[in-house]
Amino acid sequence: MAYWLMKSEPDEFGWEDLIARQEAEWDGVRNHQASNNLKQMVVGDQAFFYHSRQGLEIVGIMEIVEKASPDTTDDSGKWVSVRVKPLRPLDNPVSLKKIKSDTLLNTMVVARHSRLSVTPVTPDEWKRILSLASDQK
DNA sequence: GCCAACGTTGGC
DNA sequence: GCCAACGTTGGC
Repeated sequence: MAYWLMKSEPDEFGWEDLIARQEAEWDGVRNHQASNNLKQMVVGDQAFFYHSRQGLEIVGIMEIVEKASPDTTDDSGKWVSVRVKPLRPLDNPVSLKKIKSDTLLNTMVVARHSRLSVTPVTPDEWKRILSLASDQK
């Protein structure tokens, strides 16, 4: 099973919107690198939901429930989307600031390529973030 | 709101 | 097929 991180602006589509809908098409990805990551996803993969622009933090965990297929919002037929469902929120959101200041996490793709909206996460990074998310402060 | 870092477009 | 100009993303 692979891990991912997917960005969305909460103004457009936030964690609360996913909770309300329970399942959603992750559409609108118009970047080849991000699209290639979507194509590599398989059902059962898990992904962090990250709030970009406003929030700048990982707020929840999703599961991929349907692999990549043509994006319904794309007329050109070039781009794909996957379907996701929420699993659970993080007890404590993990901010980009925290990621960048953590020696285990500051090499994460999301920290190095800020404009990539779908990025892979290694198992070690995944575990570390879950650990930070459950720390009681 | 600004702008750096990208990605894309189009003239040549 | 190069690259200047332009548009977009997203952290700050």
